[in-house]
Amino acid sequence: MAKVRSYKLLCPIARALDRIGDRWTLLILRDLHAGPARFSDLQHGLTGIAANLLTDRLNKLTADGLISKDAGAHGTTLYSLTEMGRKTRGILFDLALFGGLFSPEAEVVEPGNMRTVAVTLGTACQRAITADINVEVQFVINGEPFVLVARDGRALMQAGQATAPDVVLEASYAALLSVSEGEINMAQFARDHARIAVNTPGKEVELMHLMSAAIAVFSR
Amino acid sequence: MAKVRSYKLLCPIARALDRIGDRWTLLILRDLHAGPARFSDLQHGLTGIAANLLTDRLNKLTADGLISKDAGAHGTTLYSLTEMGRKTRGILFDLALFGGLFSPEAEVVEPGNMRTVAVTLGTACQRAITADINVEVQFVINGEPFVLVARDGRALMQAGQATAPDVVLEASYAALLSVSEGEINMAQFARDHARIAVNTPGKEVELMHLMSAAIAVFSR
DNA sequence: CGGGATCCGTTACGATACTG
DNA sequence: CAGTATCGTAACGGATCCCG
Repeated sequence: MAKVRSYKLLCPIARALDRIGDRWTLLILRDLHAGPARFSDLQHGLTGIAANLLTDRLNKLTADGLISKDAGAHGTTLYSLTEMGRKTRGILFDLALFGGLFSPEAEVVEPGNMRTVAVTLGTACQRAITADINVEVQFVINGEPFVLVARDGRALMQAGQATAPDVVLEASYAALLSVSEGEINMAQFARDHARIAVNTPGKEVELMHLMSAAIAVFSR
Repeated sequence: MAKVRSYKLLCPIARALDRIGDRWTLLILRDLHAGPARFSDLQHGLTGIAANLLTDRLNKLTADGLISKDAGAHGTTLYSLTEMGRKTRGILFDLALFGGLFSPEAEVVEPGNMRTVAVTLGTACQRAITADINVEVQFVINGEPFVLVARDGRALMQAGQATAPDVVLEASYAALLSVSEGEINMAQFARDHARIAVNTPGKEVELMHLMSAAIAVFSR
């Protein structure tokens, strides 16, 4: 593990940046907020970060107690956020709100996987949810599955297949960004940019309520 | 201006980091949240960042529309946040909350100036203030003056001298950090770690209420 | 094939010195 | 005071190779 370049200031902002301020570090945490991931999941999601850098960052994050390294299914290794690591969610969401204010540059490219939506859409739902919402949704974003569980006034979005989703919503990442950044509204999104299958009739209304409230979080 | 190592990803978090993710950039913004500053103010507050790096960062922040460069008093140059730049306050405050969770390492040093308190304490007051608070406070932190104006349900803390402060509170930066990170409580702080002069009797009570509420923001 | 380690050219950082 | 110029060093990025 490299890293000697630290601010070493008493200021709490500098102390935070000494942990998560390095290049790539916040994007690694971003992807891990979608749930445990393997080395190569992360490498793809970060559009080809150099392997040695990913190794360095994972080691440093582990040493600082923000992530943990566990044994996965078939002899694989899984990286997960610790409780301390999960506390970065608010920072990442604020960054997403801020970054959404800038129009994308010319040469930007979509990330190698869609795990970023778990932080942006998931956190927005978490902040917008009310106690009367109870719905389990299977999202499919650019072909990748995510499951949103919203109940008891709490919402969590993770990568993976739902077991018994009330609603299945399929859309592109670009369309999702358009609606979150206010370029199209929720009705347009649902009508023209998403494929929605309803397994539990009525639940699609709850989802639309939740998503509308979530979208409103972005513009306040 | 040096060329930038940019992620060029569509993800809004990456777009934010392309603007403010470089080393030193967030600390420069931190200091500017205390009000306009000269080149050398910033250089001192950042404990001796290399001058060429500070130049690079200021140029990039200007090009991205986060700060502006204006003529100051005696032929000096002043850097200030633009409206877009001020939107980073929430990010910086979240970083401060997160960084406060880690105990300082052995060799940490106090920053070269105290402008960091304008983000941490000022934002906490902003989030905690209620409509019944109306007080102007002269803070003196490690000998540096800051003025907090709290009225109409809003609070703003800036570097500089107050014109007619209701209360003057003098304390060390270390003591302020101790209370914000929960090591001592507000009563202990006021009694043992601060020198308080009251110009408008009764206003010190309002200040204590505001600060207690602000401190509570740190631990939720 | 997943999970790295090692090597090496390139780029940014950091310190010092110097200038308008 | 507000930068510019130079230069050694450390980190990044890409590629290749290794090992279970």
